[in-house]
Amino acid sequence: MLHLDWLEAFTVFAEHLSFTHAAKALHLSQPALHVQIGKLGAELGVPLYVRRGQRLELTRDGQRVLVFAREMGQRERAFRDELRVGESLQPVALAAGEGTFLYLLGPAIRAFTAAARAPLRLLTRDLDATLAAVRSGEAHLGVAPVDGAAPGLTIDRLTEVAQVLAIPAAHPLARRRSIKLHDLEGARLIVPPPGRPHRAAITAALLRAGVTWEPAVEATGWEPMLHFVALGVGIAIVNACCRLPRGLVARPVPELPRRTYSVIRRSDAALEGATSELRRLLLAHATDWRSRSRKAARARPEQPASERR
Amino acid sequence: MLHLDWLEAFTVFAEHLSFTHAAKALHLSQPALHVQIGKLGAELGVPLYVRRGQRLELTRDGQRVLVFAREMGQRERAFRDELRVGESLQPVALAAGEGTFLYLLGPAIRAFTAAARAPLRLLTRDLDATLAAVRSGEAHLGVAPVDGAAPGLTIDRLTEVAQVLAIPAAHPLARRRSIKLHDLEGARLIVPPPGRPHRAAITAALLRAGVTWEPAVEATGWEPMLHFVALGVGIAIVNACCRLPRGLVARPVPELPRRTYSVIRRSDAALEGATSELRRLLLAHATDWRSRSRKAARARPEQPASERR
DNA sequence: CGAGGCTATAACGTGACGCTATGGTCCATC
DNA sequence: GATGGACCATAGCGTCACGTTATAGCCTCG
Repeated sequence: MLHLDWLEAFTVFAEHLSFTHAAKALHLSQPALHVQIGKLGAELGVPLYVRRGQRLELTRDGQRVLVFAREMGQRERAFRDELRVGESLQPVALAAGEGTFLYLLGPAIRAFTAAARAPLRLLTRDLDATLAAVRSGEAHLGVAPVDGAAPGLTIDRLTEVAQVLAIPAAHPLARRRSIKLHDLEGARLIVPPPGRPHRAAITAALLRAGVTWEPAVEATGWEPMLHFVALGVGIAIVNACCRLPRGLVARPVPELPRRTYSVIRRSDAALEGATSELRRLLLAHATDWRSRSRKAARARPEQPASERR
Repeated sequence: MLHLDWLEAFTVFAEHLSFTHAAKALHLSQPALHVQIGKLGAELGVPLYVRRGQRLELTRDGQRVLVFAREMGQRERAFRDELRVGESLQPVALAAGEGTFLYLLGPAIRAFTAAARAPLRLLTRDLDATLAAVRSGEAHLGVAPVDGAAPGLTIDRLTEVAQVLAIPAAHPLARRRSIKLHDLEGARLIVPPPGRPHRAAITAALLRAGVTWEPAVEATGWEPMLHFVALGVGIAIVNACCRLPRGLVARPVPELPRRTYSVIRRSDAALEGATSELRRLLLAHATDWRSRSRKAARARPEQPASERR
């Protein structure tokens, strides 16, 4: 009674949250898609979406159906591959932030692609979107700095990354081996826009320490932030694992808490072959970045660079 | 393009290997089923069955499709349950021999049904059919005396069971603590029909020892065999774990190799929740039956009896 | 307040699917 | 070796489901 077409249609509908656009993507008329989604909901006996104003959004059940639909679609495609070429060619999707890919996951990703059991699909997302991608089944695995437990997700600790202050080598603070928060009094900082987790962490820590500061530039992502530091616009607090542009130095800021990066996955998802392999490699290649040391940086010189296309 | 109906139809077709009968079971006309199977094969690009004489049999690809079809159907039903009642009510299927259920798996099965996470479906099969049921996805797990590796199957050692001679208490051999093979010279044995593994093992062992014997009755299953021993028709070599009828005694036969019972599962099958739980319980409740001791028998008196309906 | 964009329903045509009927093939039985 | 039976496979036909275009209803923004 259930049609796989309905599930397929529902996944792309859920990605667009629009009948009109999803229908175009499916090369189908909008009414046709509408009735397919309607039949799917009727068959399952639950409403799949609700109208909130002019926007559509998935119901809780709709999100479950989305996970199920993605799973069924992947299983079908994987099986067709197995039938034809003997093994699945379906990509395993890994979601993480851009910086995470650049500085943390290089060796693991290289090892996985070298084994080449299956294509790897990298989804560059911010923290919330990474969690959402894993939860909705868009990504099989995610890597992100999560603390505490997330409902429905299983998290495996990967590594801890200390926070450092990135400054020009000529900057007065560069003479110190270690930075205290009150050293930043009055500093012009390059920070992410309000609402981003890193911005929130910096704001909270400096507020607790009673340090006043001002934003120099708001930039998203470690690379742009460091770029502006190199331009002399200001200084920035970044992950210890970031690769610094020429002329910049990093000094640890021990008062800032280390961020714990973890591999996350859906608790109820079966760990299928290639996904399990990727998770294994991610955990196996984990290296701690408690503090940035030249030795560590020299030991794997092309690690971050290898991720640049 | 793939219809779940086709997969559903294919599973019952594969169980009947007959369009006529499968169509009846599906409340469908024979031609309708025929074209469904035809479309499934055409869509996948592989022939699903071949005619061997008047019998139909699945091709290798057809067997793979059967596994896939069963998996998809189970996943769909499980999801509908999860959507409606919050957790899967789909049964987990366990295949084993009748004697295995009676004497080996009682506590584990009781523990699983007590937890009652999902219904348990017991499939009583002989050795080959147990392996086939697991391989084809009809059963999620199997328990059987397998030695060595089976391709595509993962086996986890469960327990070892010694062989004993079951005889009336008044029998001359009952005065011995232990039986040697040459004690059986000229004996009238109750054995399974030719071709069954137990028959083969007995025949081979006695042949190697140069012992001549004659079959008294051919009976299938430990219970019938012991029944005939109780009737005085002959004596029998049975598993040490068998529960003996009143008036019979068992004496170990050390020269016969112990049989190793294992939990078997498809290597490429994901260990989903309830199946994993059942496997855990099976392994946790494993007890060795190296030799039949009264202490062990008294320690769990209703274990075999609990499995009788 | 009107235009634009989107959802939802209506009306209609085509194609897919199931049914009955029947030919073809293999095997059992005599 | 012939005959009947069981069953697979195909043909022809009718019905229903699905997709299309047309259009009404609704929300939002200029």
